[in-house]
Amino acid sequence: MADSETDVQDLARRPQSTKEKILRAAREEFARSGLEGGRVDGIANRSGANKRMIYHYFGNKDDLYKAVLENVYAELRAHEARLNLEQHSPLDAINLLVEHTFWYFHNNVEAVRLLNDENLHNARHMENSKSIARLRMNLLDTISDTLDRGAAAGLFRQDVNPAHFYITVASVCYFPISNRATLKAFLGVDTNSRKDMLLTLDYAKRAALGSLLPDAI
Amino acid sequence: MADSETDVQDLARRPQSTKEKILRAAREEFARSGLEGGRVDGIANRSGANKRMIYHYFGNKDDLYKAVLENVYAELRAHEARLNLEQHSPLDAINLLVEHTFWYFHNNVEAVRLLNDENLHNARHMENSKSIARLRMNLLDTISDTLDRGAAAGLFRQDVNPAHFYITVASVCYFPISNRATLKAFLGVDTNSRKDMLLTLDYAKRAALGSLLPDAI
Amino acid sequence: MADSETDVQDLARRPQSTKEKILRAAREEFARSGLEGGRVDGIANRSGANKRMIYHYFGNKDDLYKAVLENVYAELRAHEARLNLEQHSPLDAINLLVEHTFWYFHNNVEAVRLLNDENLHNARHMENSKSIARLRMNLLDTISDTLDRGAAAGLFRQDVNPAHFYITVASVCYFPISNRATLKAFLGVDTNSRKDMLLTLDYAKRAALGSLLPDAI
Amino acid sequence: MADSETDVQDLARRPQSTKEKILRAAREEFARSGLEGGRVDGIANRSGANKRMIYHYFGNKDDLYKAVLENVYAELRAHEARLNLEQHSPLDAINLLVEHTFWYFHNNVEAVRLLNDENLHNARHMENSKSIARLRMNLLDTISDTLDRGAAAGLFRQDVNPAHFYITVASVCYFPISNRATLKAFLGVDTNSRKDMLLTLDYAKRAALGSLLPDAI
DNA sequence: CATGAATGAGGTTTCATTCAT
DNA sequence: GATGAATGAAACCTCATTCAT
Repeated sequence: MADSETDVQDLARRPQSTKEKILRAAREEFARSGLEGGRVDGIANRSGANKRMIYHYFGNKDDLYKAVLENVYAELRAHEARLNLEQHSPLDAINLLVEHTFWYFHNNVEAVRLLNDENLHNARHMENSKSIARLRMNLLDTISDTLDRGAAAGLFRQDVNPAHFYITVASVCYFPISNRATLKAFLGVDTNSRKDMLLTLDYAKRAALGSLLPDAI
Repeated sequence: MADSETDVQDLARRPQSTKEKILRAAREEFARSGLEGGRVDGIANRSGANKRMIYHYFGNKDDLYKAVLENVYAELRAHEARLNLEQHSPLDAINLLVEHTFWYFHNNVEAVRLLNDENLHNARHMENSKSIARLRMNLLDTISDTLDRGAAAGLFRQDVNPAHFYITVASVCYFPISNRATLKAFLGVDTNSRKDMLLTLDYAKRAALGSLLPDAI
Repeated sequence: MADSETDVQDLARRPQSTKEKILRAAREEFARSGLEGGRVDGIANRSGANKRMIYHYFGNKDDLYKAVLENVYAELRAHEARLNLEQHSPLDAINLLVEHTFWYFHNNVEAVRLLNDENLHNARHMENSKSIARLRMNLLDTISDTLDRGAAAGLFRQDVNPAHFYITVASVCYFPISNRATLKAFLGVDTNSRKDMLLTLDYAKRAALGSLLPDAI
Repeated sequence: MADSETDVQDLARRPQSTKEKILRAAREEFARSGLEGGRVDGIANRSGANKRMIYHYFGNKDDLYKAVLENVYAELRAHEARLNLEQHSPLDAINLLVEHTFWYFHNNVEAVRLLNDENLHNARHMENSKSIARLRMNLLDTISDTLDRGAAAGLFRQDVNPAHFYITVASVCYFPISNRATLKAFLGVDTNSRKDMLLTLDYAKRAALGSLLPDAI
């Protein structure tokens, strides 16, 4: 409570720089409408900045979009860095990873929509991004370590590929959020409702853990 | 029923009717570039039809997009109708379901991209679609039956929710395709390569099956 | 008189195509204000065409400018093709060439201004112009022939370079027109007045012929 | 007179005053891109000065352009003042005049480009320039004297108009430089190459002298 | 004397859509 | 059923210029 209040005062005292305000507004706009659907005018309005400033700071629409994506990835990594999987038992660590990933996407639908849109563009804005390349996360190392510990304890099967396991985790956490709208229209499941949300998380955990189990003999 | 069959035959007989050509071209264009990114001119060029014809047959861009989506769902349903899970043992049926789903998305990237784009638009083109409403698939019944048989045999846990299980299956089959570009850029995993593709399918099967296992006591 | 009337009726009956009207308007606009100074809006207004049509027919401003230049060169060549220097004595031919060139520039100040502007742009619009490359005129052959005849008759010196001689002719005909404004401001000579104009032509002829005289012994 | 001398010394003493740097940068920028094509930002970058300083010293873009032109004319005049035609024989004086003019333009392509651009603007920046008005050169007197001496000696024809003769000289020296780009693209003659340059000068001399010869009887 | 941030007007270009035949 | 020309609204982007310090 005290913290959040401090934040607010901070915001008042050190108002976001124009550049930051533009970036935040762009993130909202692009998340809502995609790259082509998003309007530079809309970003100007949201941010309260002059349209000219957008070009001053970011060059053009495409580069602004790229900056937004880099921002998303940086944030994702910052979040993941806070997980300390090493300090938990293998089973707890896996559960923690799934929960973390699930809630991250759940709380950052903007990020999910931006990633979806970027896939529509064949990730062309990420390709040459040095900023994103630098992230190439050490999360994989952490996961690898956890998997090794689980295998040593006889809980998980041997030789689980950490990248593919991470894809499995991401799949079951990301898809229910990213495809929320069509799932609701098509199946009647609303992953926005608390009930369906928790159920989805339950299935996600089971699936992730299930993919690690030793082959039955 | 008779109607749809006639349609299919019509397609076979006059596969190059202008309307058909436009619809196919629109599907390609929208899959490549999304709703906003897709160009009516592009569709005209791809289809070889006059731009005026597009408006003649489909009214406007948005309605054309809707027609494309309906086409996608009809196709999806036609595919799923061909699965006969009842004729297989519970374990085989689940494996079959995953494989089928996986290869369907793999072979129909266009459909995946269109679904993604539609989610960006909050499924607003599906909401009022009578054509799609009619689909509301009976697949869930089939899945439900399979799960019941598995539970009776002691293979699966009780009370698995068929919709949520289907979401799990879809997640692990759809996400690696839909996010192929960012996964490659970010993790270096290329789900287009045969090796990574097969590995992905393997993890998908394990995860789906794993989500059905009875809770350890 | 009859001719011009016919032309007018022709114009009424077969009105200039929109493309032609745009090209003519662009020529005026660019001649008046240069490439950067010229406005696409201005061209639309002058031509009476919709701005969209300009892009439909010519792609963009730069390519329109290029089309204007090609038009200018085509016209210049068409004019020069009408000269039949071979049918005149060497002296007459040279005089004819100078007069022709002089009056052409005098009557086509637009062309002069466009060429000046293109030089400011380092002729970058001409570089890859196939249309202009094709012109690479046979006038040089004609001039060469005339010079040879004059040399054979002992009137001109041997081995006059036809390109450099043409440059000399162009210099004395073009510069007084192209630099009319600064000459008037600086020297008080107005090459637009009939008196100064005729005097200028007189000096141009003397200079051109003078450059051909045999070296005194 | 005292003033201008002080200015020159000032330039020598503080050659890098901000105002000087801006003027020089503006000259480069406008010579390269013309009035409309030249960018205030570009001038700021070239000069290393703050954009605000440009407005502080020169008011606005147009006035800065005018200042550049005045600078060019002042330089031109300073150069011509160094010619002492009276001290040479008529023939030598004419040759000297042509050579001087030719090399001046050759070595000051910037000036040539600026003059061309100013002609595109109908010399409107020179019209009200008091600085340029003051120049109204006495060169004409010098030329007139040389022509008289030549006529008295029977070398030149009577009553040559010094202004028109000067235009002739300027034509054959200026045009090959100002239209270098189109001449190269069109005729393949490159007045930047040493060979073509010297040949051009040769033709220029012949033309200038030739325009002075007495009419044959 | 000097500066970096900001701005509004206006430029080029694009696009879905309609008109006339 | 089919077409090519035309259009207006609105998008992205640029630029000379000023503000606040």
